[in-house]
Amino acid sequence: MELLEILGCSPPLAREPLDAEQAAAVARVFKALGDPVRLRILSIVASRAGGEVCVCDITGAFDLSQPTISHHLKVLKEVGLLTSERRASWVYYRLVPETLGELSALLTVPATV
Amino acid sequence: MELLEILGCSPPLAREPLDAEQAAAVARVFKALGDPVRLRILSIVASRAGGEVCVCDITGAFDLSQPTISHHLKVLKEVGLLTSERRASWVYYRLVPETLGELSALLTVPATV
DNA sequence: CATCTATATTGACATGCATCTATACAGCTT
DNA sequence: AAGCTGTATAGATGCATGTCAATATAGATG
Repeated sequence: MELLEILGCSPPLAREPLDAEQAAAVARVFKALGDPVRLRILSIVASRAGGEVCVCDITGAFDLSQPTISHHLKVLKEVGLLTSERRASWVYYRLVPETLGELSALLTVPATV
Repeated sequence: MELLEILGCSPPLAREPLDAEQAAAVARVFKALGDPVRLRILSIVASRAGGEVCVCDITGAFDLSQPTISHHLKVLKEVGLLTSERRASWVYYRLVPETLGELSALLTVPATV
């Protein structure tokens, strides 16, 4: 079962308890978000007007080695938060808004009426 | 600055890049969510009708030692996702819906019109 | 083809973390 | 007060992970 499917099938946390499989799948994504560098990378990509960001733009924003940034991009890609596309010498990363949306829905808490 | 304040002040990821301080604060919370056991604990508490759950109810739901559960509860409490209250011999945990709500808002992605 | 740039992979290292056992603490009950 | 139950803390251990330097790969260009 694909990760996005599991995310999509997982009820909001406040609706019913997650089973072990759902929890494992969701935790993978949150773990990816649980690093300040990855969060900043994600926000850089997510907020970029054109929708895509060249790796070189990201590397320049941090005081970290290029392999480290590359590693974080890989993690974000593996959990389905980003996709990448190579064009000529450059690789461009894009947000996968569906994944972020599923997570947001998962955390949605019912209005306390 | 309190964590919930930082969460509240942090723009949605898709609006503008997080600065280092915001990212660090937000990452702490996501890191807490990045463990399957903690996610399940959180969903058990969040979905409980009365709003509060006794530790003994949680411990029984896992095949883990009592100290391990206690550790996870502490982590969830430290990042502001849960609060606890002792009454007689038992300790009851409650969700802090504001924290979950802030996270949800943070991940909200604008509708792709 | 040789070389240069952009990005990814590998391997090493230090730190972090999930888990356990053993123990401490808090509050009840007798 | 003594003992019992529920929960937390301390300390130990093995594994995961963030980082780097070194190297590999992909594509462009001279």
